[in-house]
Amino acid sequence: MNRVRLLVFNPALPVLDYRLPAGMATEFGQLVIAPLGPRQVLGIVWEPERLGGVEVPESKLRPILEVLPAPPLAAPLRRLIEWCADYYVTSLNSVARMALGSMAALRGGGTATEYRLSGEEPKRLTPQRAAAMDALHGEQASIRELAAYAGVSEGVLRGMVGAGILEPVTVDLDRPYPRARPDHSVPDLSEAQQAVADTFVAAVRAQKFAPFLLDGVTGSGKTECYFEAVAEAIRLERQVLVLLPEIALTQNFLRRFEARFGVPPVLWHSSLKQSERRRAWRAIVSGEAQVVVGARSALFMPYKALGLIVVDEAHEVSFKQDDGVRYNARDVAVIRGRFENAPVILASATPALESLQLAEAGVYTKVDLPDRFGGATLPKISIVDLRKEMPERGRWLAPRLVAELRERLARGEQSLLFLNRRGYAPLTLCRHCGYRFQCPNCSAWLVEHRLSQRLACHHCGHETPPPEVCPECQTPDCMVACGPGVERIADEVAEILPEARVAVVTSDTLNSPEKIAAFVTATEDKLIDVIVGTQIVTKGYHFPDLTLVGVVDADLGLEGGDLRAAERTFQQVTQVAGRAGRGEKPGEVLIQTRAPEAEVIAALAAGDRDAFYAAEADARKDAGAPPFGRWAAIIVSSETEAEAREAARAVGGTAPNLPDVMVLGPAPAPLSLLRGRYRYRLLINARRTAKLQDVIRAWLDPLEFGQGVRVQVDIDPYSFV
DNA sequence: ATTTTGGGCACT
DNA sequence: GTGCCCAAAATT
Repeated sequence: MNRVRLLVFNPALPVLDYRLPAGMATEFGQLVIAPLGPRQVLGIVWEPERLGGVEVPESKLRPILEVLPAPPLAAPLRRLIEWCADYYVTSLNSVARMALGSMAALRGGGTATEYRLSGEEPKRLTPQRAAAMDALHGEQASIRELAAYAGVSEGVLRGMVGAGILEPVTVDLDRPYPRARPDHSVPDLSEAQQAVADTFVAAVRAQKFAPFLLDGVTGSGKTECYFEAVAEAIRLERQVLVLLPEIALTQNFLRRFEARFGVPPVLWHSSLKQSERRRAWRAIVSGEAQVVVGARSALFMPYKALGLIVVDEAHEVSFKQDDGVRYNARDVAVIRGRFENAPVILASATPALESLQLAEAGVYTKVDLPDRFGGATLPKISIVDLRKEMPERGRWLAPRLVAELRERLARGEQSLLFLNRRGYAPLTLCRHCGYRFQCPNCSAWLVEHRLSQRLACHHCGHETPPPEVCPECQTPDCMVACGPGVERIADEVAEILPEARVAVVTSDTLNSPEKIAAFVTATEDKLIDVIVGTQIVTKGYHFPDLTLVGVVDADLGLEGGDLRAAERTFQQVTQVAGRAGRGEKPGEVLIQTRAPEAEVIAALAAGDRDAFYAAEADARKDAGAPPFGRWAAIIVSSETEAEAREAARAVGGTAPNLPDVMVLGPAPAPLSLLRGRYRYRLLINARRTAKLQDVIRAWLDPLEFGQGVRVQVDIDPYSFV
């Protein structure tokens, strides 16, 4: 009897055994379709002994229906999935699902019909057609995707096809990607860069697991160094994965990649269109994709022959996924490298303390690039104490910063103001009754966005047009903005320097590759004098005439539910400061703060990185925080407040009592209402000696919860929210 | 997750 | 007995 054990993709289902009919062959990792009741499910053939589960009598076994014509998930990926499920205290099913990426990709081959604007002028131009034509410039996709993108119904687009405004294009779903050329344009590296590049190239050749921490100041040319390792992997026909923290960063990266290798890499991120996703997935599986550049989710793809993993801006918080499986792509990348026998490069100008500590302990090999490339010097940093140098009433920029801005404008140089707050103002209230505009789904204020004429929740996406009258007291025209957002700072600059050309740069305004490209070109062509931006502008950009960076509120990051608030402030300010003085002209940075005595701010002012890390290490040691101790969070949520509270209390009631584990809570989570769910949270602080995951599993497994209750475990949480 | 089963209960 | 609703069990 040929019995196979399946891992199916539904977390509610247990391990299922099936019979392999005569004449059908599988191996471990193969994707198969199996019957389940009246339905069919997708499963992965797995090593039975690794899944556990009970032997079901042979008479109950039904036959596998079909083996999908895709290569099996290789053993290293299966081991990675097991590792993640174990480490992050979650089900194998939910981790395995991330490796799938694209259901549609499983059925191979074929062509699809996509549509694009034909350029023909419509005889009848309805408002819907006009809107569609406006939105669909340069787009090509299926009718369904175009309809969703343009915000019109599919019927409108079909009508446009009939009228010849949209033309069909037949695309080969698996058409090959152009081949990257490792020697397309080999750069001149500095001596220091060459040494680093040689180290990486040797590691790629060795085809062994080797984790590196590439530590180099902003502008030191880290990318060029690891590109040499990428080139070597291409020569050896091994695949490369480059992880970037946000898709917004890829534009600049793609330009550099294309300049170096002659072609763009294969992209993988959540907003790929269905056909692109399928094409990329198949190229990744077949080994045809030489270099994949992607967000977190690219980490679980079934590469055929992975030979190098690069995590760029490895310190970035966004590598920590905060919904679904709460994994940290930076850490999982290292584990994947271990299973795949591939080197892993973590690149950063401001590494996480955890990474530095692992390097010090000899787990990672630390590789340094101490100087800026091409003789550019690091900018001069000074502090503006907002308690002494106060901005005018109702303003947010101190006189000294205003004076510097004015001087840059007079000299024809560019300035960047950094404030990590989207919109016009973080809180809006009624001047008459004090009513505060709050999100109906979250315990968060609605943020006024004047550019888009909306009140928006930054947590769930809820949006309303600003009301004419106060919802509470009916007073018309009563809204007062409290506090600054980037839009408000841009207004202030426009008032102070009316002749300056100001650009607001946030994820709202830079939400497509075209807009990013347009912004970069406009800045390079000196059509912009002052950039006001959120963290989206802190990385990746290189503007030679940008000589002033103003940090509008350095204390902002220190508030709120961030476990690593000080470190993140240090990283953000260092990164944004690194935008100044990248050309021949020296840069200057002004940091506005109300707490100049704080260790972070003092270290930033002194340009003393080591002092900051030393102080932060001491503070973490005292708090038992990573890397000296470990945190975990348990989040209990429900759509009803009482149910969430009761369930959380039940969890707290059976908390383990162990010498090396401390449990705090339950308490309402800082965002106690998020996307319509009430949330309670318990925090666990454990010594490094504790078997944290085992303790949590033993604690939670026996507990039973009602239908609407969700219990999530967050190992190594980043945010306390 | 989805489907099937079965118990409790009102109604005929 | 029948229909209906909802909770519990089964799905391999």
